[in-house]
Amino acid sequence: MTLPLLDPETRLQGDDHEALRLWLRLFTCTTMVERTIDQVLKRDFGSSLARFDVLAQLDRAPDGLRMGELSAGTLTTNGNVTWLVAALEAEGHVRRRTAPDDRRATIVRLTAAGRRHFATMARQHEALIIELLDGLSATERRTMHSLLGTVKQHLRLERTA
Amino acid sequence: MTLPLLDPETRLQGDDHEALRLWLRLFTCTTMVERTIDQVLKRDFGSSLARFDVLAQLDRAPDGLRMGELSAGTLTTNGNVTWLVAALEAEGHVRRRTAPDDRRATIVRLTAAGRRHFATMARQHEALIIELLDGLSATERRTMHSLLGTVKQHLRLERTA
DNA sequence: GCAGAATGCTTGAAGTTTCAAGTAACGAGC
DNA sequence: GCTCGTTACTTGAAACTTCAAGCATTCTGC
Repeated sequence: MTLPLLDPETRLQGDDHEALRLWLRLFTCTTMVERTIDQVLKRDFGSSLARFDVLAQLDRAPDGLRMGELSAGTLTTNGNVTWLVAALEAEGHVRRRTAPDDRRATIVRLTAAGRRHFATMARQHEALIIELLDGLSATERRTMHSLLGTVKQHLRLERTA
Repeated sequence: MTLPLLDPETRLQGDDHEALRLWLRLFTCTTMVERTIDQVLKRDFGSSLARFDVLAQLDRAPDGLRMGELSAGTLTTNGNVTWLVAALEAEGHVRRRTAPDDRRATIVRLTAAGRRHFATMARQHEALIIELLDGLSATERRTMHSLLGTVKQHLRLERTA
């Protein structure tokens, strides 16, 4: 798990607004975690975070999901979900069929093999995240979770404004 | 600035470890901010967050930086920095030349035009970030900054371990 | 029911990022 | 001063992502 040395924060100067510093640190931490996870998923399962994300959603939906629901849930575009699902289908993790009530829509669901595959990945994924975020105490994690909740809500408002 | 509806968090179930919830929320917030910034930079300047990052580093280094220093500072790979710098050079924002003391190394520095271009972007970039993180009070931002500092330090340890 | 708008998804092209392999230059030890 | 290992960067292929355009289907108001 050898990553390049990453620290964009070092380039900040004294007069920068503190919001900028916060953002840079947020970005750095998230990216470091994201890459680590992505690398481990690639190395151990030949998968990726984007794929994992799709599978994770499907795992929660026994009746499957429409493409639109999938792309709403992942932080990615419509076209990309089409691409990801096509790849996952080619690998046998997922199956697509036309929705019975709306022939424009496609329903995607996990195959049995896909479900098993996801379960294995999920275990390791969770262990890794717990390890990576272990620098914070449980209380600190709660605080952070709550602060991020505020941020998220504000971002949602900004977007519609 | 119309973004798709994004909320991967909704798929969490009750029994998930809270570290997982924290990570998901961290990821969501960061991605939302990242996309917003990237879109604004693209729309208003035909640029991108990755380019901005490179320019920001060079702006702090009057004597220029080596390619390696650049890729260490941005959260991206060596090869990508080559690509980004080549594009920036083609646009006249940046100039490359061989290091006098080590002919393997390349030194990149901003042109006068590049510096002006960056200054304009930086102003808008900062204003946008202040707006996006405005959901938190100054105290909360400080708390978050400090918590993320702990996370970052832990991640750095994890990586070398 | 029918025209036109809206919706759900796919497609293809272009852009971006990574990865692995390659080239050139440096440096330590003989 | 040669040789081997290392370092700095570039390159080309492949993976992935986005974007805009397109197609089929459904919905709405007449």
